[in-house]
Amino acid sequence: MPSKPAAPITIDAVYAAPGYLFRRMQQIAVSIFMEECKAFDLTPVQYAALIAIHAHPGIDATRLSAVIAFDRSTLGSVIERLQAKDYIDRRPAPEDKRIKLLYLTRPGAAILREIVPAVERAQARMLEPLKPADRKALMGLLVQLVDLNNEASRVPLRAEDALEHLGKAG
Amino acid sequence: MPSKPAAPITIDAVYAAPGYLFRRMQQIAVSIFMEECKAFDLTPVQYAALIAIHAHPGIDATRLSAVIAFDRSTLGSVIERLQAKDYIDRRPAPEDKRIKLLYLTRPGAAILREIVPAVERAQARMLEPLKPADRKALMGLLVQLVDLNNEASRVPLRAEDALEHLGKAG
DNA sequence: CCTAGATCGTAAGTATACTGTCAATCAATA
DNA sequence: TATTGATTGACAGTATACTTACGATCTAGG
Repeated sequence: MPSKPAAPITIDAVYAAPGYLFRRMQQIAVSIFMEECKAFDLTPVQYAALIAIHAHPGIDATRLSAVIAFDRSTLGSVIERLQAKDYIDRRPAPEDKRIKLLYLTRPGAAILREIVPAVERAQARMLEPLKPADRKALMGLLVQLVDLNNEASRVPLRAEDALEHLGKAG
Repeated sequence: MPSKPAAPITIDAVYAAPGYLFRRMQQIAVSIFMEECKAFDLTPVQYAALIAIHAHPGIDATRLSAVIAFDRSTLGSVIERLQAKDYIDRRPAPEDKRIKLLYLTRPGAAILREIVPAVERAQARMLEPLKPADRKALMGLLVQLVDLNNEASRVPLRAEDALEHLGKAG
């Protein structure tokens, strides 16, 4: 079998490349999120962090990064900003002086309740151009692919591992 | 019809959200790209910029940003880095003193030829966990979605508009 | 009990992504 | 032609994403 000919160096090859499409789609998703949620002064990352803290009060930053698959270093500044906005509270853990436990404040819980409908609108808008059946198909394939590629990312999702020690589910 | 009940605030809802999946997939894609291309000291963005300059020698930064749908402000520093590595050349346009025209240098053209196989491996790896038919389906849906959502992004792709004045095709 | 290795938070450094703003320049028009 | 308006590239500021490193702390082994 003859070796495959070298791919031509064209922009169209870039446009059709998975990596390019994922990047583009992410840009679009963030843009739509920010548009729908501009009244709330919360970024997608900050939103996910709030959700996770809401679901797991008293989680620490390292475990939080595993639960939402965010880079640990980045998360430090995300937490700082959420704290500056008074949406979360950071308390030292009595049994481990290294750890700081994260909790939603009352305003944090409130903004979360308020922003949810806007986030839902944003999520819907991202897929809106597709036919309903195609939306389902795309999401199904993406869930599969992200899961199967989990270990390939620098910050794999480790929800279960991270939560083992918290002694609570989902 | 009763109004839809408020969505529960759970992490699983985040995991299934399009925005989260797009973000995750992008992280994975960049990670795989960097791994396959680590010998070349080129990021995905820098690679795309080189390809575009290769395809359109003498393009300026603003048009380049439209051709690859990158933010123009960001592109400034990308260009600086490519220039620092001696992969591109920036020359003032004689007929317009505001514009600086971009060209690949000889080393830039060389690295481009060399990196292409690694990039192809990276692109293939991103989809590898899926069955071939599913890869096709996913790419087809993504191409559609990115195209239909083009205007939703802050930096829409404007390949044709941008190239009109260059007097050459893609 | 005390050291070796792991873990937690933090910080510095690089790269992308976007928001503004600004001066220089060009183009179109009054 | 002289002013207006648009465009180009540059810069400042914020936010994410990742790397490496480092001190403080905890835990396990000897």
